[in-house]
Parts: sequence; structure tokens; C-alpha cells
Amino acid sequence: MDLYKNLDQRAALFKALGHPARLLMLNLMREKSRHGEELAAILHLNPATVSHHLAKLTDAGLVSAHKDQYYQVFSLRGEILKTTLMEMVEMPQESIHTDASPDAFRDKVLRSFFKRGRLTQIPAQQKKKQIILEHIAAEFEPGRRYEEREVNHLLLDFNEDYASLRRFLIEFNLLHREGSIYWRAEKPE
Amino acid sequence: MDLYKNLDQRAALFKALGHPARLLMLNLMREKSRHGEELAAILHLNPATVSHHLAKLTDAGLVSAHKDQYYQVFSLRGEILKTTLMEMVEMPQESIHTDASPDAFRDKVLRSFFKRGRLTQIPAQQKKKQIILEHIAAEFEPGRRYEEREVNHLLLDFNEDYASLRRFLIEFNLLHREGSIYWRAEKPE
DNA sequence: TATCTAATTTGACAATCCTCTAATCACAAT
DNA sequence: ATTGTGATTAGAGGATTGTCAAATTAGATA
Repeated sequence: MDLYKNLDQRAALFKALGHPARLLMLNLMREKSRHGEELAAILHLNPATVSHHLAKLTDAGLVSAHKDQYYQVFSLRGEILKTTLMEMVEMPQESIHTDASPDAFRDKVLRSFFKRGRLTQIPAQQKKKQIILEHIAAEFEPGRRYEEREVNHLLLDFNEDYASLRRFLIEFNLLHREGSIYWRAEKPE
Repeated sequence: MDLYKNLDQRAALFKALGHPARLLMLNLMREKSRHGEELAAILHLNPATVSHHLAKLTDAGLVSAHKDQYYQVFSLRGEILKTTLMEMVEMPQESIHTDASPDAFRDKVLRSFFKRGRLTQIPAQQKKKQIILEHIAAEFEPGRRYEEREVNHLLLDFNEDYASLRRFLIEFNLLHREGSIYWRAEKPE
């Protein structure tokens, strides 16, 4: 079954389950197979309406139909219902990336605070400060030891207020210091 | 948790899951908690739209929120997602009876073929014939043995064509015969 | 306090969905 | 072939939903 592979198919499955009348139909079919006229009588619905609902259930792969004498008999296809909600919600990472871009927020923040490579201002908000500081910290080579003078020089490329930047980098644990020697922190990941 | 107990609440849960954007949100929250602005950026949606979707997810009990600095941070409430689709679809018998009437079809058939206790005609269709024959068979006392003469007399109350009725009852295994002695079949259930 | 920021609400519009009636279709029975 | 039966389609009305822009609210910052 390669139905339910992508996002929209899964949403469609849930949508098919998202109506009381259809849930009742599935319950009735759980007991035994049923034909349209029967369901219509039980649910006090117009046969056309039942047809409509049954079409949705069949499209979603939840029921199947076969002919018997005068009737079109519908049966529950129970296999899919054995999976957990989580398995059905959970999409592989890569398909999340195709449908959305998880770094969009980060990108947006970086774009709005950096102009031509320079930091226009230091954001007051933690989450945004974190993002721009991480971006700046990436300029330091891991493992290498820096004199304070070198650090200042490097930071000046981003903003004239190099002292604040240096302080924040320390505060956010992106840069470490011992005496006048600085080095970049290990990446958390 | 007595949420998800009744039909409409369950339909509401599925409806909440029945939209691609909301499935993506849940996936993003699976990795870590997120705030609205972030989700909006990632999904390329208006913050108001994200708010709208988040409200549906919270109403359905799928996410919870807490404040952090400037932000309202939303987290996935995963417990519910561990249940299988079937458990969520499956309603106890009694609540099916309150929301629908499983015997409505049978009732309808009986009403339309019996007028003032008499069978107006013998239906040609199997399913309906079955229903009216079961109803007639119920007039015979279980265990008791009937002479053919008694059977005919009893059936005449329903329809003048007692011979056809008798034949059908045998054919549908509702009545058994040995020689000229008849008796009612055991109930299948 | 005044100001800033994210979240929510409001209102509008389009799209989708649910329900029914009426018409049509497919097919079994005669 | 004609009739009868259930299923489906077409279309329409009303309700709900998804989306965004604009206004408002709640709460943190300074």
C-alpha cells in the first residue's frame, strides 16, 4: 500500500474520518457489511448523502465495495486502522523539508539583521539574539585560540560595538575565555 | 481524559488532523516546541492563519501552550497519538444506538410490507424476503411440533398464498420438516 | 510609564463541505 | 424489451473552513 505516503493523502484520510456520520458508518460496517439503502435508513439520511459519504470513505481507502444482487455492498477495510495516529501523523524529515523550510525563521531573522554582511543592530529578543550570535560564532575556527585583539578585530567586521558582541558571545556560551585567550565553544550537536 | 468519549469529539479530533498545514505543524513540534511566529515563517503562512490552526489543534487537545518571554510556545501532546485509529473510530454499541438506530432498515421493510398485520406481497429481493420471513417465523413456538394443517392455518393469517410462504420458510432454513411434521429452527444467535 | 512585540480577534472573501431534490444510470427480474 | 430497484450524478442552498489584512490585546522591555 503506497497510499498514505504523502502529506495530502494522510490529511485526506483524517478528513474522511472527520465527520460523525462517517464514523457511524464505519462502526456499522464493523459489525457486518452493509448496503447503501440500509445505511441511509439507519442514519436517517438521504441515499444521495450516504452515497456522497461512502465515496469519501472509499477514496480514502477505508471501505471497499462489491455487487450483490440488487445491492452495492460496502465493507470495512480494517488494516489501515491498526496503525497508530502517531504513525499516520509522522512524516519523514525529508518530506517536511520539501513542503516547508524549517530554517525559514532563522533565515528571516538573519536577513533582517544583516545588511551587506554587517549587523545593523543587536536584537533585544533572546531567540533572535541567539540566532545572530550563532551566526557570528561560526566565523571562529573551532580549536584555534584567539588573542583578545584578534577577537575584537574579527567582531568589528560585523558591528562597531565589538565589546557588547564579545560579552554576549561569552554569555551565550558560544565563546569561552581564560585570561585574555578566547576560543570557540564546541558545537552542541 | 474523558475527552474523545463521544462521537462528535472524535470526529473533531480527526477533523483537526485533516489539514496538511496542521500535520506539518505537529511534525515540526515533534522535534521541539515552537512559537507562532516561527511556524508562520516556516510554513509561509500568515501569523493569523497559524493562530487559527493552532487554536484548532489546542481545542482538539493535540497541543498545549505556555508563555516564554515574548512568545507563546506550543508543544505536542503526544499521548493521544499513541492510540490506534481503530480505537478512536470504534464506538461502544450503546452509543451507536443513541446516535442511530441499527434496526431502522428492518423496521422500514416490515412497515412497508405488512399492512394491518397482513403481508401485502412477498418481496422478490433476498434481503427483504429474509426480513419478512424471519418475522413470520417468530410466530412459531420454538420446540413445538406442528402438523402441516396447523402451519397452513397460521400462515393464512399473513397471506392467502400460504403454500409459497411455507416453501420459502423451509428454503431459508427458518422452518424444518420431516414428513408432515414441521418445527421452528433454532435461532442462529 | 511608555514602548515594543507577538498573539489573537475581526471582518471579508473564496473554497470546500453537507445535505437535499431531481434526473440519470446500471443492472436484475420478469 | 420492459419494468423495477438501488446507486450515482448534477445542481443548488446553506454552513463551515482557510486565508489574509487590519485592528486589537496581552504582556515584556526599557
